[in-house]
Amino acid sequence: MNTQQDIPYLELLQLIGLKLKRRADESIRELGLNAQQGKIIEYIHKHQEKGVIQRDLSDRFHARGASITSILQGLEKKGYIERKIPAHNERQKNIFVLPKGVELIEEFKRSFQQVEAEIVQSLSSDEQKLLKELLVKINQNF
Amino acid sequence: MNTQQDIPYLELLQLIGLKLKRRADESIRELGLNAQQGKIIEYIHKHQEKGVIQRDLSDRFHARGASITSILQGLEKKGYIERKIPAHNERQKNIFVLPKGVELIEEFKRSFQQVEAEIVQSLSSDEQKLLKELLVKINQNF
DNA sequence: CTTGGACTATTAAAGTTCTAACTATCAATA
DNA sequence: TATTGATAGTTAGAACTTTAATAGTCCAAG
Repeated sequence: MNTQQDIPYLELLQLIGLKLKRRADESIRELGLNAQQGKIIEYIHKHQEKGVIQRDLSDRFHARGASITSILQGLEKKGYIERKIPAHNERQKNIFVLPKGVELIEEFKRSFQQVEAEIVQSLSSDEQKLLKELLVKINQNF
Repeated sequence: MNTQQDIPYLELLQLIGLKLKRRADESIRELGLNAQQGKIIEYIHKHQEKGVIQRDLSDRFHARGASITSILQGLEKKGYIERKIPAHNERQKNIFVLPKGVELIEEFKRSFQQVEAEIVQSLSSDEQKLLKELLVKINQNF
């Protein structure tokens, strides 16, 4: 008995993360993108007024600079975003979502909320609140 | 205020999972392997008496069959494991850890325990217990 | 028995992310 | 203003995972 309780945090968190990734990827696959790409388009759109540069994405999504370059090149080639070098700083590239990308954002949100609900469906609302507090604490201090 | 509390579970779990993967990979990089490979060697060693087949690994680690084939081919080439077709079922391949792999297992365990401790360092022991209960519940029902 | 469906594993090709090395620009300071 | 260290992004190549198609084996129903 009690076997599941012996699975280390490392594995529990990774197993859940993996299942999550699959579920999220699947939920927007019909749009021709994966969850990471969807999340990135969402993020750019939300922050583009203030100016999003690739470095921001690298920090936010914990991906290497080279990975972000590659992802954005892909999204640019498919016509979802554009990158413009701002006048005041030629090192940077400001990123904007193009209409073809904006169209998809509501669909992303719906899909991700759906997955979100499924994750915690087996917890009471008190447990859900508690879980989020604990995860936030871990994420801040780790 | 309260901004972190608004991050969805989907992202919290994935961010934590990502950091975790980095930390674990780093902790055994000097051995020339990554965390996934380490976990797999550990798992094979623990269960090889009962007979581990590739399908088991695919289930346990939530990876596609093709990924497991590829990982095992790598570990076999490096001399950490061997695969033998059992007499009673020529479809399967039983997997065993070779001495060169067994040598590393204690080191893996030490490293993973270290990472494990770091994850939850900011939680009280009551909170740790609670967190594990909630994660197990999610992992079972999701 | 034998045949069809399920099961186990592999290959090839595509996609993703990483590391390492690099270019270019910015900004502080001496 | 010349130098130098930090910052932003790119490229090439390696490592890993995935999808889709395939081959071989097992087993149960007819």
